[in-house]
Amino acid sequence: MTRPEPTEAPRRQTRQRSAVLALLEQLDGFRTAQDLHALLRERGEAVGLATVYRALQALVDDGLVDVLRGDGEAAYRRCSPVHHHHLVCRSCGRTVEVADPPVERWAARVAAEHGFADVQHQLEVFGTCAACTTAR
Amino acid sequence: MTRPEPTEAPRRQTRQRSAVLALLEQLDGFRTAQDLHALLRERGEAVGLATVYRALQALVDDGLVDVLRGDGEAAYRRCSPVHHHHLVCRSCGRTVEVADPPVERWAARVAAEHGFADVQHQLEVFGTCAACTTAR
DNA sequence: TGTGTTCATGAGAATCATTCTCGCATGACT
DNA sequence: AGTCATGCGAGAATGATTCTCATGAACACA
Ligand SMILES: [Zn+2]
Ligand SMILES: [Zn+2]
Ligand SMILES: [Zn+2]
Ligand SMILES: [Zn+2]
Repeated sequence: MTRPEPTEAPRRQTRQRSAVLALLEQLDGFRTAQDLHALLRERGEAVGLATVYRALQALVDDGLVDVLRGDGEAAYRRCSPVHHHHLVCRSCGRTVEVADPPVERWAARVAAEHGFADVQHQLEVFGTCAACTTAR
Repeated sequence: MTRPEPTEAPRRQTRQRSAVLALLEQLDGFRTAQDLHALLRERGEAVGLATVYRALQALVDDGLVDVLRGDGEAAYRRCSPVHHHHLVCRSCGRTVEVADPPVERWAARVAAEHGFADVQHQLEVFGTCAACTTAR
C-alpha cells in the first residue's frame, strides 16, 4: 500500500501535530479536515487550517491514519497500521475495521489473470448502523 | 445501488448529450470531465463544460456511466448496467469490468453481523497493465 | 543553557474542479 | 406553427485543498 520510503524523513514533534493525533484518538469515525479544525478550535487547542491538512497528510504518509474520499471532501480516521477495510455508517460516521483475506487473494488473482502488475485495491462498505436505524 | 425513482424524469435528446455518450462509447478507460470536454472540442463537437458535467451526471443517474473518484477529479466511463467492479490501469486508464459474487455475500454478511442495514459497497482494483509495464 | 540551522506554522492568497445563474435556444407535443 | 418546459453556454460563484512567505519553534550541539 505504502512505498518503502528509503529516506525516512525526520518528523518534528510539535504541539499542533500532537493535538491533531490526540483528537483523532478520541474519535471513532471518519472526520473531515474542516471538522477536526473546528473541534480543535472549540477545545482551545487552536491550530491553523493549513496545518491541520499538513498534519493529516503526514499521518497518512506514516500509515497512522486512513483517508476516505467521499463526494466532496476527504475524511480521516486513526486506524491500525495493518491492512484492513472499513464498515462505515453513512449517517453518523461510526466505523468498524474489518479484514477479508479472501478478497485480498481474489484481487491479486484477477489482476494477474489480466496481466496487471503492482496491484492495489480499495474496498469500503457503507450502511446505517443499528443506533442510527432505531434513532429515526 | 440506485434509488427507486418514483417519477422517472423525462430525458430530452440533444446534440450535446448524444456527443458525450458517443465519445464515451469510443473510449475504453475512465476519463475526467475536463478531458472529455477537451476531446469534444478537438473533434469539432464543441460542448460547454457545464453541459459536459450535466450530461455526465444524467448518465450516471441513468446507470449508463460509472464514476470513479480519485485524488482530485472524478473520472467517468461507459459501463454495463449490471453490478460489477473495475480493474483499472493507473498509468493509461484502461479498464476491465470484473464481477465477484463472493465479495457481494461477504459484504452483506459482515454488515449484518455488526447491525448495519441498507448496505452498499465499493471495490476497485488498481494496477499497471501489461502494455504499460513493457512500455517502460 | 545558549546558539544556529532547519523545519513547521499560520493568515491569506491562489488554485482548481465543480456548481450555479440567468438570458436565450431548442426539443417535445398539439 | 405555437406553446412551454428543458437544456444550453459563458461567466461568476463556491468550496476544499494547496501555496506563499515572513515569523516562530524544535532539535542538535557546544
Ligand atoms: Zn451510525
Ligand atoms: Zn484488502
Ligand atoms: Zn495501462
Ligand atoms: Zn459488488
